[in-house]
Amino acid sequence: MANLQDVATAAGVSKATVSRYLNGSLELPERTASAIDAAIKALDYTPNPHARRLSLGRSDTVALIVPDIASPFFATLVGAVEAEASVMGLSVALYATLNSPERELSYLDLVRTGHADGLIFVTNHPATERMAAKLNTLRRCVVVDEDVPEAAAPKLFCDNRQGGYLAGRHLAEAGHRHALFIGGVDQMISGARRWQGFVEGMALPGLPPARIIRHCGQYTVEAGREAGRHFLDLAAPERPTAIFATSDELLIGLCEVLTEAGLAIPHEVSIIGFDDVGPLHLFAPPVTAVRQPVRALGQRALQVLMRADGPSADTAPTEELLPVTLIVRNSVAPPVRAFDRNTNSEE
Amino acid sequence: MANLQDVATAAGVSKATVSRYLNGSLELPERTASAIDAAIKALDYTPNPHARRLSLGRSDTVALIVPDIASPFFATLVGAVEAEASVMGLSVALYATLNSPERELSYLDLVRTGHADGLIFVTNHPATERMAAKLNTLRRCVVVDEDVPEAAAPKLFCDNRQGGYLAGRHLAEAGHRHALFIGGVDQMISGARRWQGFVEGMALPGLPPARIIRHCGQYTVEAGREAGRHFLDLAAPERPTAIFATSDELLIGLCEVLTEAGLAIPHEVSIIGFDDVGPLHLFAPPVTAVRQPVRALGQRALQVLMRADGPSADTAPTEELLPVTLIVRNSVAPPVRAFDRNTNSEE
DNA sequence: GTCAGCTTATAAACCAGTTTACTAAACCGA
DNA sequence: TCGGTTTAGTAAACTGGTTTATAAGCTGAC
Repeated sequence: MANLQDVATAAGVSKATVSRYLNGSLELPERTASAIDAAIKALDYTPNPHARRLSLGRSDTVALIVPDIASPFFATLVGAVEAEASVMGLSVALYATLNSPERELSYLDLVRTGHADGLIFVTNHPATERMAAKLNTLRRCVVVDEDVPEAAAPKLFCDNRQGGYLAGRHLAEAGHRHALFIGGVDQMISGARRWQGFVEGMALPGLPPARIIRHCGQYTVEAGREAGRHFLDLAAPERPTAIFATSDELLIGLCEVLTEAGLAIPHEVSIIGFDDVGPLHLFAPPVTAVRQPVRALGQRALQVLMRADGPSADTAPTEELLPVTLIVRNSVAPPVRAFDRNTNSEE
Repeated sequence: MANLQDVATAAGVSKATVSRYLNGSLELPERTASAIDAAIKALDYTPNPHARRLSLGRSDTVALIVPDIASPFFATLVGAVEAEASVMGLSVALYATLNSPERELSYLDLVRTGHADGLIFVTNHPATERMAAKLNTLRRCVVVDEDVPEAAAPKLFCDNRQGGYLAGRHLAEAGHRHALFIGGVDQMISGARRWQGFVEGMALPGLPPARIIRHCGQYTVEAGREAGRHFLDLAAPERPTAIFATSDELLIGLCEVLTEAGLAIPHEVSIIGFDDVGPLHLFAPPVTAVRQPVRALGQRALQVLMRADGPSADTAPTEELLPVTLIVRNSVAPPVRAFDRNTNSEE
């Protein structure tokens, strides 16, 4: 493969001339320029990117660490990041941690030593101090979707609390006072804020207090199934009239067991979801859900990443919230039983 | 940031010694080794990957070009590739062509000049000679899922023909003699082979000839909707009793319009899908489909890529097929109308 | 005592670019 | 024709590793 020296020799000039000409830091008269162009074409020269990166000290690559690529939510996020990276002329190096904290740490090392120009970090379990410490050694980094409390990097989330609120209000407006909240890991920010918003939304003024069962696990299909079975175990007065599944995966698992048990949705139980990335409109029935702005999240993440000149140690980490929307479909109906008057809030 | 020279100085040895010690090409007595270890720890040294790559001439990175990351099929594929790459100690650089041939070519250039150690290439439209030519300049490459006929690289597909056959036979066994085949772009290998297999499967010995309408477009939700509308436009004798949607996207679009039109599945029309990556078991009703071994495809792709020492110019490109399976659910039933005796095959 | 052979290294070339500081030649005006 | 300013370019240092060929010092055998 031809290198810069070969081109220079062929064009009868020096390496420096060719390099500077190609990078636009040198104006050259027509004759010389075309000689270089001809040499490049003749030798089919392309600059060696490794040499370029070594010399420039950057790689025009951003690393993206996500829990799982195959999940529709993260897949959409990854797609949005890649699209924006493409616009900015960057490549994306992709790493999936598959729910393993060790992988998270080792990938973090890999990124640190791999010298990507920046990192977009998405975790799905409570952050450790080690993780935050490693994140804080990176010059450019942005934390997305779930928080890493000790990290100094800018943070970007969807408006989880507002999402929870919209779901709660929607159920309350339909007349529900007794709900099951199926959450993710409860120490994590998304779950905590969705819960908080949900409680607020269910507590519309003038209504009797709500009674909400909180069931926490992970954002997985299996956790959804488990919550569904838990729901089925509850007998009539204990059984909520509505369920808020706070992720597509939870919703899928939930629907699976409810459908299997022959429960009619929304007649026997109302259901509302969160994420709305999968084809919820094709479920039986189409499922009402709070939609996350997943693509916007990915796009914005890259913008924030490349805007910031590393974490400015003096100021607090910025936190940006992207708005969510309620997509009303067919899975919420008024409860059949009248309000249960002797209720308590929050289990 | 500390470099090799700093470590060498701190340990009182030369660069070469440290480098060879770290790479295991030099045995060192306990004293020297621990001096180096101490220096590395004290300086928090990590090798500069750009320098390493320049020197070694490889990047331990493979490029993966796919049409679209957010689509569940490709998302799963990407996830499988990343998982296998992680096992092999490689990074994955991800590029989405978003159905644009120009992007395909420009990403191909980027990979060529970006010196990934190899490329896994997945296209979703008929290949041009330019594309094949560019592919053939790469030392390591494997073509996955859809063919690039002129490419010399090893090729890896699922057994599309067998998949089509399984779908056809399943419908035939249920008594269907009149079907709608919804395909992708018809010049492409997946569509062509699924069609071929489907025709064979529908033509079980002893049965009257089948009548199959072939509707080609793209593997998109919108194409599925369009095919669905086309189906609804057909009046009773012209209307097939079963539909084979040859991708999850097509199936989703199809189900959307059929459901909207109030058609009962499988009572008024039977449906069978292909891919089975999405939550088809939650659709109304759960949809029978041919399942692609998507994860195996991704995993195997990387194995084939890293096994081969570039395309061996003498032999023909190898083609490997991965087996598919039929997942029977609830969307296929015998047709209500009796066999239509005066039929023709293939429109 | 000296030569072979082992242990323990090292100097210097090499990968292929970028960039800084500098110069030779041409030109231009007085 | 002298000095100053452009024009057109270059030599060499620099990025930070890897690797090859070589050498210094020591031990043991003859």
